[in-house]
Amino acid sequence: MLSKACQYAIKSLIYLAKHNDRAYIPLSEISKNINSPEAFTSKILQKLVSAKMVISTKGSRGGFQIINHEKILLGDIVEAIDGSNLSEGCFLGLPECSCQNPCPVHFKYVELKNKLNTFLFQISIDELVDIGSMVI
Amino acid sequence: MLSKACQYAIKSLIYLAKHNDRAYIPLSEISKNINSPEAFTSKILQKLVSAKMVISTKGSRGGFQIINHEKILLGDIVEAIDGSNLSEGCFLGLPECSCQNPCPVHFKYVELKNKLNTFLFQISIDELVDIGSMVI
DNA sequence: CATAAATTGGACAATATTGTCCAAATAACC
DNA sequence: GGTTATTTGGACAATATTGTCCAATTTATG
Ligand code: FES
Ligand code: FES
Repeated sequence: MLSKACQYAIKSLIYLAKHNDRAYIPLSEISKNINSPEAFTSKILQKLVSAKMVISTKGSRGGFQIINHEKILLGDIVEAIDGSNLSEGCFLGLPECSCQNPCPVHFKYVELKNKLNTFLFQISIDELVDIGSMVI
Repeated sequence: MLSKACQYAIKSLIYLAKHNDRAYIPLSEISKNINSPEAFTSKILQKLVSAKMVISTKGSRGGFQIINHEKILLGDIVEAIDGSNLSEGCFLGLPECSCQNPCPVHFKYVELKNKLNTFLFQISIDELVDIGSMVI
């Protein structure tokens, strides 16, 4: 359902939120703890930096730090990484998804879309820090 | 959300169901009407044949014919084409999705999964033949 | 100032998905 | 029986996603 890149992004952000008391956290620690390929995770963190969800500093004692935990929603992360929204567009791939020119599944799909949107855009990272584990 | 392959598969089946009165329908007609690449659609129809959702005959006047419209559910098609279920597995990619070892989004995600499953496994192809259009 | 620890960015590699081409087999029809 | 219309299956090509490697840059610290 989600791309790997998004999965790593969300896991990274949850990890950063969990450890937000300690200053900058290096990539090596993040990827070790969320069990992700380090170099690939690096690229993803760069995107999160340009999306202003994370700040970074180079050099010794450098690393990443999450900013505005409360405001980062799952859907924002997906958009920042994949460039699209997951609930966007027609289920069957028509160029437009609208009630004026619906595809055969349209009216059933819009209901599901609503649920998906509340899932994506009502859950913030800071709600997730105290629940569950992220490693194998 | 859905792979292109699945989208073409569903569109093909809807088209076949719409024209089930006329005997075999050739690939060329299907892909013209659902606006899909012909050779790629051919591979997809082969999978639908081996999944026994469609029968085919070669040669002049040959083509494809849908069987058991009523029984073909969207989720069955996705499984036949992609080999997996779209609602399967952990949202964050953990190897198991379970309430015993939940990831941070698990309990919110299972609710969405239920909605997705009813969407996928309560809609059959023959419910869709009279609704909407499938072309650009 | 030298060294160590870190991000950044570019180039590359591997894999998966999407898509094309073509020869072979088959069936209908004249 | 030859021709035409079709599926089938294999090999291939293009693109997207995932992943790796490495040099350059930056910062802290002794
Ligand atoms: S038009 Fe296809 S889902 Fe809305
Ligand atoms: S364990 Fe992650 S969604 Fe269930």
